[in-house]
Amino acid sequence: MGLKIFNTLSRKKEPFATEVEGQVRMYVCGPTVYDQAHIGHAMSSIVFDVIRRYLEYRGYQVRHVMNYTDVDDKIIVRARELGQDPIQLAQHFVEQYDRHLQELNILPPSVRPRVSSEIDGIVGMVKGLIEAGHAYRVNGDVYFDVEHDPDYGKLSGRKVEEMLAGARLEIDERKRNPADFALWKAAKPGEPSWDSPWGRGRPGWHIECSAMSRRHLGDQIDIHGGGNDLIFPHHENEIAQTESLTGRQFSRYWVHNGMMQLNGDTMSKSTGNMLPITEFLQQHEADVLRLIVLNSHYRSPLAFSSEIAEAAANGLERLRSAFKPAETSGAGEAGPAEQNLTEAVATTQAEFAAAMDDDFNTPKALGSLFDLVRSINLARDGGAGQPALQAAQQQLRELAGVLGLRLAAGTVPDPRLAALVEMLVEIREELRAAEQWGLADRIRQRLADQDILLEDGKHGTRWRQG
RNA sequence: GGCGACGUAGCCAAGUGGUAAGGCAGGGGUCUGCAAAACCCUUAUGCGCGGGUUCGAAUCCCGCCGUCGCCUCCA
Repeated sequence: MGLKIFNTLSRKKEPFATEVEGQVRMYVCGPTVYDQAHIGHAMSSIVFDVIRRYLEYRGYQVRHVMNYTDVDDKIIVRARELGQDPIQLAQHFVEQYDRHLQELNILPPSVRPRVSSEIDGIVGMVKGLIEAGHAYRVNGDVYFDVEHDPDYGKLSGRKVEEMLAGARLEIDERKRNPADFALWKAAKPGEPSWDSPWGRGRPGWHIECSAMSRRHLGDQIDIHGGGNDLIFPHHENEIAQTESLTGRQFSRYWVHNGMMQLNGDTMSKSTGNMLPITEFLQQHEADVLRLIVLNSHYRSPLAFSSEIAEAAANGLERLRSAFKPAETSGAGEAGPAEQNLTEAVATTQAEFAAAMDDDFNTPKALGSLFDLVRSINLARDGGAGQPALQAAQQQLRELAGVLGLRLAAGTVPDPRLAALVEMLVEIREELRAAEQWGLADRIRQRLADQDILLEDGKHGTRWRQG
């Protein structure tokens, strides 16, 4: 049983085979940095982080490139509105997104290239396309000639002729074909621009990813990813450019995540229908967003709501419930409780891998984790000892880690707070011993009001922050 | 108009021919001084609707209804 991945190119699940044995080269389209990122961007980054983590778990060495588009019409417009320098504005949001990656427990991509520092590679590629006859110059602009690419449309399933009929945008008379797209745009006054053989200008949107992918990963890569809104025209055009130039298949697998929706509509920076990552993280911990993403398949659309956030927060608590220590103080006897647990650990591992092997079926993989949680809690209640329990907990922690869940306690308690709570717990123990229930319950209630929850067990009282 | 998805319990969601995972919420119980937590039981004779194929369909085919995405910047 090997790993299978749904390839947008074939619209089928295909067995995963990399070009170079044991190595994965993965390029994922990152955000255009003209505004703060929303949880839809986070979803995409989380999805590909999980893919990367699982590939690494399976023993692949992964080189992961994620780009920042820091030269773009929208950035220029926004910068003008704010009276700022476009490159500096972009820099600000790049830094913010880098922080988000960290907060969301996303492994840092191996490389995070930006358009503004890759101009030479882009110019070189455009030059190559012109020389090979795939692109043509119109004044200071350069366009890709789709008629020169017999395969054009293979990713999105479109045909050049059909697109003409449905074309809603104004046709630029200077293009040979309305579907032709800009590789290089002549500079306008006040815009960032660079020298090129065609005069000063800046890259078109699609060429950057072709050039950066090629520079950092080579002519052929294993996985190219992004949101499914990028299939057309962005990824279609990337394929056209790269393959016209190299004569080789660009990416072996095209992987696209579904869109996150808010209020019944796709999140979009331009329409303002969005929930910024910053805002989400003010209300929830990062694992909550990750659990929301993991709970539905990455290719499906995901409708965000406060209800699912609450459900995910509660689900997280359940996962954490498995990490409570044994009820018995000794090593415990290898009774039926421990034996069942040992079996559960083995089946969980197998089920988890089988689910993930099937096009990263994270909802199913999560199911196996929840099953293990039940087994652990059951074994604890059944008197399993600490060593057996810890082995199972270790398994759970490892597999949750493959999904990027930290499962750490929500917040690290402040030592002074901990000392105070423990003092109150101690006093309350004495009150309980003296059957002073009224006072004991009052302490518990007042602490609960501060989100400090007391749980009286057989072997003393535990507390945690809610 | 063109292309493509999707519609599974109160909610989220897996399942693509063999008789409905998992989570959240709800109900009952065990434990507990009472709680909480944990555990046990419970909540879809049915998977948008109507036909068809099959020994057998949520899963395949046809039609209908509904929701959404892309076709234009978008993760």
